[in-house]
This record gives sequence, structure tokens and C-alpha cells, in this order.
Amino acid sequence: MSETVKTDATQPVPLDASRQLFIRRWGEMGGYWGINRTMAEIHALLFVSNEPVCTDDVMERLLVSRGTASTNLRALVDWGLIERVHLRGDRREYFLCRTNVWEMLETIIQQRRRREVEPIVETIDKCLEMVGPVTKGKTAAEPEDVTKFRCRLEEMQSFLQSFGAIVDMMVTLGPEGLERVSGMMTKMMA
Amino acid sequence: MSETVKTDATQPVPLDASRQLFIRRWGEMGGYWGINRTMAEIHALLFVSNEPVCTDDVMERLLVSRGTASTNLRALVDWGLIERVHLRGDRREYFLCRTNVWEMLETIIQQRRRREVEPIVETIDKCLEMVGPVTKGKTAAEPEDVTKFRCRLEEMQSFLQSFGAIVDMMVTLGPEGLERVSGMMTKMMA
DNA sequence: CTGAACTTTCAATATATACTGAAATAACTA
DNA sequence: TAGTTATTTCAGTATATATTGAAAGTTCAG
Repeated sequence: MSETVKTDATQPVPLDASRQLFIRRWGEMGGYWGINRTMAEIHALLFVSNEPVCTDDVMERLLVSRGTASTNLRALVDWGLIERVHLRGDRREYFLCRTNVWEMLETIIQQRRRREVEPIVETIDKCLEMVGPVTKGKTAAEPEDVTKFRCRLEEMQSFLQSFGAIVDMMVTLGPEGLERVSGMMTKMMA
Repeated sequence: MSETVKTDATQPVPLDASRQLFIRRWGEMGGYWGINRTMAEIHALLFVSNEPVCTDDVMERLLVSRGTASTNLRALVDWGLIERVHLRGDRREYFLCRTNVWEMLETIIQQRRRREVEPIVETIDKCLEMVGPVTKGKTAAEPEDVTKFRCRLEEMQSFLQSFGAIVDMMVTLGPEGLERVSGMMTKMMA
């Protein structure tokens, strides 16, 4: 741990200051996305650390209590963003951030989609059921209110579904595929 | 206002209950995305209302104070998600949700990108500058720490940029374009 | 200009969320 | 096994965020 303490380096302070800045900003961003700041900061700390980090490192670097460190590290493991590792001759648990940026963001996107987009899609389904079956043709003289309401929900539904499908595909394709799609889209737009 | 009070309809309760359900869920979702629940609920209320809604309607339907209604309505206008309208012979301000789902989500995506993705990209730039200029070739014997750190930041940077670019394009292309891209991607994946 | 109708603002307050630290639990070693 | 060290949990507390309601501000008709 504490690789930053080595004082042999030519520029030990800039490296650390730079990390610090990144950590702070990543934490702020977390706030905007409904993720608690400390959890995001811990994630950032692990992301910029080349060596595994233990609970005490987190406490020391981020000035948080053992409870907070423990809880948030666990949550990050649950999200699949970091993993536990063990170091020879040390009984403590260390944590490592999945280093591949693509995989990392893939994980975040998929988790959020599952937790946040799917529930709303399900709810829209339920809402549609509640206002009764779709009147095929214009037989059942549905009140205009209901028709408009249904219409809006259906639009929302189909939007969310196709948008979600695209994101899924992007994730599946990975970085190289993404490059190709980008190229194609540029051509389409010309 | 209060179109839901008309009791002539065949199914007045289901429509309202359905709306209620949608509003509640949309509000919960807001929470996950760092948007305050009430603001999201007001947005949902407007989204499912066919007629313009005024501050008193919001207060009544959502049981919130005048202050809250006013503040959140304003915020929604600032976000560009709803607009003010005026009704003949009524001095009050009414609000209308932009009905086009595509435009609505486009607005949200763009705003969030501007507010949340761009700052992090800028910060990464700053962080990279802080650890000094890139050593072309391997002359400057940069400490390994720094090299790794720079490497991770650069990966993150390029990921965010290409992902952002794609999203931008999707937004620009609109629904039909999206269909086409979807088709192409499906083919690519086969 | 005046008063009525409506809107905004903001200090006080309520609520929700996160953090602490120590006790309980678990995991290891000798 | 007992003793030691690491980890988790959680009641109490601190902090941040949202809400209220009434006062101040605005707009408009006469």
C-alpha cells in the first residue's frame, strides 16, 4: 500500500495531486447520478491506484471511518466494479478496480439499465393494462382522454425499448465495433 | 384543469389510478438519477395530462406546497422539459409538457451530458497536464506509476469521448435513423 | 395609482441520507 | 483451544436535501 509515499520519484506531489483531483471530481459526478459521493470516491481511488488497496488505505486517504469504508467497498463489490484480492503474508483483504475501462462502464450501464430502465418499462405495461385492452378499430368508443394517455405511454415504451436495445448492442460490440458504427453513422449523416 | 373530475366516462377511476401509478414510479426513478422526487413527479403529471396544468393543480394532485410547486415548475422550464402557456381569460400561468417523447429524452440526454460528462472530461485533461507532458519515445524515464496512471486516464478519456459521440449521433439521427442503425448493428453482430 | 390575483423567495423546519465508532462477529494462528 | 486480528453491523449522530408557509415581489385591470 501507500505507493505514493516513495519519495525517490522526480515528481511525487503532482502525481498525488492529480489523483486527488480526479477522485474529487469522480465523487461529485457520483452525486449527480444518484451514487453516494464516498462510494464514487472510493471507486476513483481504486481506479487510479496501481496496487491493491485495503480498508485502512481507504480510511487514511479519504478520511472516512472504518464503517463507511467497509460498507462502500462491499457495495462496489456487489456492483461488480471492484474485486477482493489477498496478499501473501497479510491477513487483510485488499481491493482492486477492474482496470479495463470498457468493461467497467459496461458494468455500470447494464446495472443501471436493469435497476432503473426495466422497472419503468414494467410499470408502463401495468399502466396500459389498467386502462383496458387496446380498442382495435374504433369500435369501443374509448374516451379521448384514455386514447391520448395510452398513446403517450406507448410512445415512451417504444422509445425506451429501442434506445435500450441500441445501448445493449453497443456494449456487446465493444470498442472496435463501436468505432465501426461511428464510421457508418457519420456516413449516414452526410 | 382537473379533467379527471368529469364523471361521465366509462372508466374514470382506472385512468386516474393508472396515471397515479406512472407518476409515482417516474418519481422514484428520478431519485436514482439524482433528480428530486417531486420534480420528477411534477414532470410525470404534466406528461400524462392532456390539458395544461397550473400551480394549483400541481399542489392539489401531488399534495405539495405552493413554494415547492413553483420552484420545481421553474426548474423544469429551465431544463427545457416543460413550457409556460397562457389561457384566455385566466391570469394564472399554465404548464405543458413537451409531448414528443423523442425530443424530451433528447433534451434530458443533452443536458446531462453537458452537465455531467463534460466536466469529467475536462478534469481528466487537467489531471493529465498535472503529471507533465507525454514523454514521446521513452527518453524521460517517467516513473512507472505515472505511466500507468496516465494510461488509465487516457483510456477513460477516449472511451467517454467516443461513447458521447455516438449518443450525440443517435440523438441527431432521430427515431427513423435509430431504426436503421439498429438494423445495421444486428447485421454486424450476426 | 390602487388593490386584487398570482408568483417567487427564503428562513425555519422536517425529512432523508450518510457517517461514526464501538460492540459483535468472523477468520485465522499458534 | 484460546488469543489475536480483521471485518461487519448498527444505534446514535451529523449532514445534506427538500418542504413549508408567509412575506415580498410582480403584474395587471380599472
